[in-house]
This record gives sequence, structure tokens and C-alpha cells, in this order.
Amino acid sequence: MTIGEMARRAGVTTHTVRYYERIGVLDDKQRAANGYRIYSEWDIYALRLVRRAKMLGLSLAEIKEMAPFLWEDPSERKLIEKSIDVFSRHKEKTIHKIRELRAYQATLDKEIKRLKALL
Amino acid sequence: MTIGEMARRAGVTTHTVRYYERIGVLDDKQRAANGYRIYSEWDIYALRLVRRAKMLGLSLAEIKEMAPFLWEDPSERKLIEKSIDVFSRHKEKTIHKIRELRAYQATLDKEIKRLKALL
DNA sequence: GTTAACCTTAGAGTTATCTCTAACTTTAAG
DNA sequence: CTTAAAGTTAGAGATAACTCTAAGGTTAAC
Repeated sequence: MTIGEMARRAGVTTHTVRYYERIGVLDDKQRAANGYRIYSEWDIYALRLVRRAKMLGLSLAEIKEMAPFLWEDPSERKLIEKSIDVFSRHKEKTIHKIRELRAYQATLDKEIKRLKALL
Repeated sequence: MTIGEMARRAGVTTHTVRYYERIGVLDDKQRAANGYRIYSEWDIYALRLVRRAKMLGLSLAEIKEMAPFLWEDPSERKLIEKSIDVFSRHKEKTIHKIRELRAYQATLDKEIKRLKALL
């Protein structure tokens, strides 16, 4: 599939896809004879994961470190082990963030209660 | 207390505090005779809440909408009702975000499992 | 075969959020 | 009394993450 369809299906613009490729978050895709980039279903999956990580507050620099392991099925044992490490670190971060959000929610609850008492 | 102590205790720089004041996220503080800004414990509480909201992905524009209700105890019924609305909206957003994070965590778990199976 | 909608690049422009600088005043310590 | 550390302002600079433009080539529909 071409960049336009890929971008549309992942919910971003083609500008963003090319930008991500330029900074190394997405893979430099193989090109068709006409020079167009060619994308697969797997690429959409990877891009969606990148976007989700982004929306949850990870920087592109952090995501970039994780991204290469989404580009392909790594075959070397070392690479697989590294991938597991990186994903596990992201997972820890996610768990931490969930805890923080719960605390924030508790603060908001407290504020709402305080205000309701003033009515 | 002065801006320096306030900033230190909230974990930001004085630059950031003045910036937040300039864009309307923090209140224009009353000044001492020498022109220095004067802060209270309540201001630290408010700033910490702002920072937490920030770190959880809310923009300063969104926070700005909530912030005025942290500057003072509102006395008018209308203002209190508005405050409850704004905080409740933030709470809904937070709950939504927690759900997204859980989904992200599940995806990461899946990736980790896929990679472990390759070992 | 022309038109509209795609694709390509390099590079400029934009927005949000700080972050720092320069030039100056005030306060606290020795 | 001097000096260091704080405070003040207006405004410039930095960084991340887009977002768009110009100038051109390709494809699909009529």
C-alpha cells in the first residue's frame, strides 16, 4: 500500500509518516519502481503502536529506541533479548504512569468534594 | 514566601513560574513593597497540581481553564458550579487515559510474549 | 490527452513550552 | 560597606514535533 493509505489508516498525515521516517522512528521503506514507498499491514500495526505511545506521553526519542524492534522479526538472540528489555522498560513506565494518574484522579475527587461542600 | 522558595518546593524553576504567570496559568501574585511576588502554601498546592496535570499530558491551555479555580475559594454559586464542571471533565479525561494506558500495557505484554517465544 | 489526485524532495514555517540573557534592584551575611 | 544571592523586566533563543510549500514526477478516470 502507498503512504497515503497507510497514513489514513493509522490516523496521521503523510507529512508525519515521512517525518517519522526521517528521524528514524519508522523504517526506511523499500521503494516501488516509481520511487513510491511501499507499506505492509505490519507497518500500520507498528505506526499505531508508535502513536499510542506518543499520546501516552512518550517522546519520539524514547519511542525511537523501541521502534527498530517493531520493524522486523529479529532473528538474532541478542536482538531479541534487547527487544524484551526495551519493551519491559516501557511497560514499567506505563505502570508507573497509571499509578500517577490514579493519584491525580484522587486529587481531583478531593477538589470536587471541597467545592460541592461549598454549595 | 518568595518565588525562589516556591519554585524549589514545587520542583520547577523561577523562569517557569513567571512564564506560567505570564500566560495566565498561575495567578498574578500580589507584590511586597520591594516588588517581589509573595506566595502561600496554597499556591504551592496549586502549582503542584498544575505540574501533575502537565506531566499526565494536559496542555497548558487546558490547565489554564482549570487553574483559576485553584487560585481562590470561589464564593459565588455560579463559579463553584463551573469549577465542579471543569474538574469533573478533567477527571473523565483521566479515567479515559487510564483505560488507554491499560490497553497499551496489554499490547506491550503481547509483544514481550511474542519475542520470548522466539528465544 | 487532460485533469485531479496522488507521489517525490529539500527546506522553511509554526506552535507549545520552556530556558536563558541582559541590565537592573533588593536583601542578607560577614 | 561590600559582596553574593536573590529578586525584577522585556525579550531572545532552544527544542520537540509537527506542518506546510515549492517544484516537480506518476497514476487513474473521463
